[in-house]
Amino acid sequence: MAGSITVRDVAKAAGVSASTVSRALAANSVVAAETRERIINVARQLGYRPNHAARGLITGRTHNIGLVIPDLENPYFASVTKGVQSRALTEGYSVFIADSDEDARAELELVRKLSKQVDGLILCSARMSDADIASVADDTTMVLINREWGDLTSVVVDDSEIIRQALEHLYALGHRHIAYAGGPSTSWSNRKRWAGIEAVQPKLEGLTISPLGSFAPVFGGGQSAADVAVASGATAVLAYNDLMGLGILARLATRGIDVPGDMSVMGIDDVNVATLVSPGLTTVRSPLTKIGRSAVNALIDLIEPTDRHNSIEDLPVQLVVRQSTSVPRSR
Amino acid sequence: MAGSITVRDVAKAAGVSASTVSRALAANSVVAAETRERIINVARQLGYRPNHAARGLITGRTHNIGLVIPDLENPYFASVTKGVQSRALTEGYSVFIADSDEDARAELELVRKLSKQVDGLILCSARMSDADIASVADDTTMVLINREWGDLTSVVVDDSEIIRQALEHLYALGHRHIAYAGGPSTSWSNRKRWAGIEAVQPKLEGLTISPLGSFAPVFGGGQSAADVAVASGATAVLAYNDLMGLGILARLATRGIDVPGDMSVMGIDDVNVATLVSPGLTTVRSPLTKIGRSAVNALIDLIEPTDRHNSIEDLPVQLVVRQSTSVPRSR
DNA sequence: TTGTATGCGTTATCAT
DNA sequence: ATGATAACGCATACAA
Repeated sequence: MAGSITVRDVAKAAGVSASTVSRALAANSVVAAETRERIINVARQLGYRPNHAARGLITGRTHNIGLVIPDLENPYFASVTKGVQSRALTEGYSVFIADSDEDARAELELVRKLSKQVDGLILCSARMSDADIASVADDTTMVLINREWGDLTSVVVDDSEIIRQALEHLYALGHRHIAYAGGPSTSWSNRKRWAGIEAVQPKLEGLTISPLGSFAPVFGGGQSAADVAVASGATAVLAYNDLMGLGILARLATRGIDVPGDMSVMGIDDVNVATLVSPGLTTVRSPLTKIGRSAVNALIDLIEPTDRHNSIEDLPVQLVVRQSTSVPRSR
Repeated sequence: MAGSITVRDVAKAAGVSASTVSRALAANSVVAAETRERIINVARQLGYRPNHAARGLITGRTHNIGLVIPDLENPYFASVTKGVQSRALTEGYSVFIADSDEDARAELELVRKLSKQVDGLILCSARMSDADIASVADDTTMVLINREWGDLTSVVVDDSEIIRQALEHLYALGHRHIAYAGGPSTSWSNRKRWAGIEAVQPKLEGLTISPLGSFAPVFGGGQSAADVAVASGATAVLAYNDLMGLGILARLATRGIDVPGDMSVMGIDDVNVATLVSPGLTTVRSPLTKIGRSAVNALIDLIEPTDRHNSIEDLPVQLVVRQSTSVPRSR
């Protein structure tokens, strides 16, 4: 801040002009090898650090991206964020983070605020309406995670595949009555997952699905769902996500209901905390940090259209069997 | 990006000069009420958004701050980050986030990279050496969390108070032999906590403390520590942090050792996941998001010295008793 | 009260 | 290969 060394300082010290310094420090420009070396040395010696903001003013590229997420304390988003940050770094981008606290209005404000200081935006699990997305979409280059809209670039996991693996696992164990503890009805992912259930269920002979309703996609929501699941008479319950699954486990433990003996429990995502509990939560893993990295790749493809396009990475999901599921107890 | 409306566009549309627009949009400047209103309307209509970077170039203030943390997936740092982000937002600042992945060298690089695009930096649980901190300290205004160095502003919890509450809780339950599963020996907080133990132990008549050594401050570290704790013969074990505490719980469960019957277990911090397990982990709560908010307050006091100084907030720690501690089983 | 001119640090253009 | 100059979008000193 205080001791700001500028190109001019370097230029003066090296006995050249400012533009030569600029060129010497830009890798692809034409400068005599000897002068370049001298300039680089002087720059290092003076501790010169380019001012990104000033550079962005003229190049039109800030080398900053923004990430808007609903809740940093949710381990799902923390992992995605980690992936975004890590990939952005290696690509030479810094990342603004904005936590909307699950609030659609706040989200929109954050997007507007950030849009002017970044080259592009990543919206993760956007809570805002389609109309709002539309209104910001042509103003800003952006990539969506866990949501699709128009022809915007999206990074999504295959929800129907997740559901298929989950239900087939339980079905193979012998469960014929499975409860589904849904997430928020407004959630794009929840709708996709429910659609997946409706698609898979007919293919599994004699399988009954009991939708338990919509719950907050967090620990507390799972606690609520647990009682409804028990009342439904199902022998297994699939939760919208792992946090709900953990809530179900906790509530069942409190009620003295044995897992997996009396009830099998599955989550979705495989967030890091799913391994911390016992019994461990059986779940379907999504490549969380890879989702973040893919989103960055996609965004950079949009920002720098000259580069070769990274082929769209696939995002494999994978069943992870732990101790919370087993064959149903015969009665 | 594409449809960039500038002050000049607004000026032209409103029939005034660019500087008048600039003044009209700055709250404290002198402009005729009528013209101001007109300009503001035009600006809104055109969807004008000021370019922060350009403004920062001339004012010297970017209204951006940076946060450097060791690991976003660690719930402790996620909570602190949430606090930082939230407070920064209400103060009109955007925040750059940088995850060093626990690497001191990466951390230094991130600090250097960010320092030019922000008004100030918050370093959380800095892994870098004192010398490195010194080297960046006069280059950048910054605030430290969980670390003290020279006369830099620091936000720290009272580690000795944490230890006091933890040990007195176990002592009151009747434990006279307590094991301490330490964090990394290089960790500033770990040193403070150990110092706290050495200070408190003499005051508790007949209390023996067994230091178990240094472990990675995560789940796996706790798993390792558990076996050593059992071998030590202690009736209770205090972990450096909650993640280690959870690892200890899991390992003891695997070995069939009853908690709290055979062994009481305590963590430190009360990260969100501590409530997700059963038995619940007894711990000493730190106000994590408040730590983040306090750091932002302190940083802004440094950046805007004109404003009234926010009095230094105190950061109360508080024992949270759950099911992982109880009286030692008499033998 | 408003307009003109200048500069923030950098890169791009056009000379040389 | 290098230097002079202009321009990015904005805020401010100064003039009117």
